[in-house]
Amino acid sequence: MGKSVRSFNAQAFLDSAGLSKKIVEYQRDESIFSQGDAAESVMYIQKGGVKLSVLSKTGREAVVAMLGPADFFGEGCLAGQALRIGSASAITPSTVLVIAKNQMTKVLHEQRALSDRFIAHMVSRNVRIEQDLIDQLFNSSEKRLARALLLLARYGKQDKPKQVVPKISQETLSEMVGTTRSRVNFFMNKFKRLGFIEYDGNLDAGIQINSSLLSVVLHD
Amino acid sequence: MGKSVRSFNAQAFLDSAGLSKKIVEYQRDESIFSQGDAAESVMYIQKGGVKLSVLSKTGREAVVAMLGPADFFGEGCLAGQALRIGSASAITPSTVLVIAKNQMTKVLHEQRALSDRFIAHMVSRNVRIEQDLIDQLFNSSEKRLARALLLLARYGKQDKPKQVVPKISQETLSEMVGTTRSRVNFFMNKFKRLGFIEYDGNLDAGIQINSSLLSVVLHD
DNA sequence: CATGGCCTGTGCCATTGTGAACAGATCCCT
DNA sequence: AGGGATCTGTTCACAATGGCACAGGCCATG
Repeated sequence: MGKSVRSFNAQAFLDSAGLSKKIVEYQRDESIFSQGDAAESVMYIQKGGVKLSVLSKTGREAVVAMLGPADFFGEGCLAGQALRIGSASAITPSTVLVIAKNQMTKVLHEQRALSDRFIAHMVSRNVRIEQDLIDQLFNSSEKRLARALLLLARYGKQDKPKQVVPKISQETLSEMVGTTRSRVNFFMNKFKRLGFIEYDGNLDAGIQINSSLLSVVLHD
Repeated sequence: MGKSVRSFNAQAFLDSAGLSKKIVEYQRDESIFSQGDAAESVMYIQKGGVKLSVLSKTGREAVVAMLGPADFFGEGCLAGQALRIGSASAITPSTVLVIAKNQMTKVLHEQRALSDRFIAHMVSRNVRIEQDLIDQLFNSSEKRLARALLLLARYGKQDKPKQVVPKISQETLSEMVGTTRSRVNFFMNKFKRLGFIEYDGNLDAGIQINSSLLSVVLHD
């Protein structure tokens, strides 16, 4: 999270290491890889946003993470995963650095800075996923939705009295929170009625999150 | 997961690096660190088993992970966590290697093997926690309990037709699964009635898990 | 302009889960 | 032996959630 991390440039390290690097551009909603694909590379987000999701046997979808610039994903292949256990798709136009699995392990040895960056990423993602798990274990879907909205708002911009979540369907929200759309709808209207959030029917303009929404999460 | 990982000896690397290492022995149920403590070191399990849990505001407990030999924990401090966000306690007599935070980062640079091992650990734990999260998002508490039992059985011994879960209270199971004890009890008896598991009132002798329990998890 | 696709708003009911209480069994300690 | 602590077995009323169906608005497309 320090400045050294922020100024890291994975591209430069791959260049200097003389590796076959590959940069791919994705459009909004374009698939990056799908559940079941062969897992042969680690990806690094240079620009944009990426959604990681998983499909259940019954066709339900769950969103496991929303990632942004300087995040890695697809690292499961380093732990012996032959196939991708989930899907990744761009949520905004994105440019992604693709690093072949065997080259990644080599670079992790040769480039201390990339190694550091990668470890930092893994540790903090671990923390984040653990928090998501705890959230599921402890909280009701109402609080989980409130938390998801607050996190999404921070994801957009910082330090504004009233933050805005770009544009996201209730369907996607339900997949992130782990509940149904009708339930999300119910709570969204409740939050709106209580003044915690503001938006109009069409969510294209985004959702305005008021800091008072925090009370939902904090309340016992 | 390969042999190189199995044969890794963190102790040796810390010795050769000339670091102030510390080995601590814990008894069964003894606390290793508590939620809110200052987070200044990473731990490495040499022998035994460790439970990671979190307390909610309301006093409820959730078990986030059960770890064994060659697992790291407490690594959150590497991502800037000043305080422990959960508690760790020994579930069997354990010996734990304590590595100060700043020394850990140094060793990660100097000792390639430890760096490899640590990265492998982080990646596979990430995968595991992600699966726990997905489990929560998709499955009912009945399936989650079945899955938890199957994982615990593998944790004990491998490749036996009938595996045994050491000894664990229904209370702890409910904390792992994220539900209430009465619910766990209900399903345990159901599983017993259907021949998926076997045990007698006193769980001291452990729970025998039959492979047929898998059908619970697999069934739509 | 008509149609279909996609999204939100809403109501309803069966299912699942919670929380709390109480009984019985076992074990430990005095 | 008695008391207390701990754990499982069981029940019950009530709250939370899931699943589903349908209406209405908006929009792109032909």
